[in-house]
Amino acid sequence: MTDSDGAGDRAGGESDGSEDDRVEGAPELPADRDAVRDALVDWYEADHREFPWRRTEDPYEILVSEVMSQQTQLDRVVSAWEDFLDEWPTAAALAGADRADVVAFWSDHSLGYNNRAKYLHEAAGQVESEYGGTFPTEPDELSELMGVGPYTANAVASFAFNTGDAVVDTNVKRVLYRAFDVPDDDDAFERVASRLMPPGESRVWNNAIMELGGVACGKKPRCDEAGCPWREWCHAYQTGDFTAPDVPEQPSFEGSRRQFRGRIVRLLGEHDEMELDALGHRIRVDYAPDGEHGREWLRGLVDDLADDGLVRREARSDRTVVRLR
DNA sequence: ATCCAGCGGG
DNA sequence: CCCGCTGGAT
Repeated sequence: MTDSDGAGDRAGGESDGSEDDRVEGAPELPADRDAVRDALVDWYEADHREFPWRRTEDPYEILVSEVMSQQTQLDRVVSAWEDFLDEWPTAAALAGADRADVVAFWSDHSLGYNNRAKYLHEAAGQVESEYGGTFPTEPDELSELMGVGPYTANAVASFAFNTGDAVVDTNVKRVLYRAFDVPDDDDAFERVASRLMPPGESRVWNNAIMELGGVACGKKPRCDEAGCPWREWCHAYQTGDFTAPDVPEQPSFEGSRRQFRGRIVRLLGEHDEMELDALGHRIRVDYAPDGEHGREWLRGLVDDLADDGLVRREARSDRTVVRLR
């Protein structure tokens, strides 16, 4: 899909050239900012991946897609997103669901980070109780929803209402770092991203720049194959240095507490309640109540899950059982 | 072994 | 305000 040749730039209106020339703190930005903007938007509009959430402007549907996308490869998000909306089509429906069901769904679809299912459920409740069932439209208000930080707030505002500011996620950082040699500094990224975005065009712009980071300027750059529209301005393309901002080292998942938390939640999604030792035996073969990874260890995990509000411990007369909350 | 990123809370 | 936690699939 090299989309070949130049796609004659120059779209009609240059108009308001004005602007204050250089972006503060980013002497790196080309002076012809409008050309840079147009090139990216034209590139995006000529060809891009089709995701179902790019065809809706429903803030609830978009919020669900954003939360899922934060943790999971996009191809896998598609079916989970469709199933989720099938089950809970509106914020009101989700707010009325049992949280345990939402968490069980999350685990069942291997979406990871079960906390975010809880947040999403809670956010839906906020929309119902604090906003009368209608999503707020500005990033500042969206940020008040549980689990919605600056990134998600701008993404939802942009894609649902076209009212966002420039989104800055790791993809965008990588693009700016390479293309315009922006220093690896959050404030710098924010400033440049914000000045680069065409005012009032957050919907198409954020889609476009994230698409660029996804298909042309990923960890492994594919400038020519993807027909990157910024090659003529790109610092990395000209110097051949495609370094990207630091990637934090990842602790291994195998054997981690995360792995066992995940197993606990998954099991509790299948059996609605389980006794502690039974749970232990099912999540690790070498479980022995008094052993190295025994009841003490398991209690620690379960207590943390309880603190996170994902799980509840119930004392029966003779034993303790655990269930999803 | 490597990839996916942003958030709440301490 | 910075820190470290979070669940997998491939």
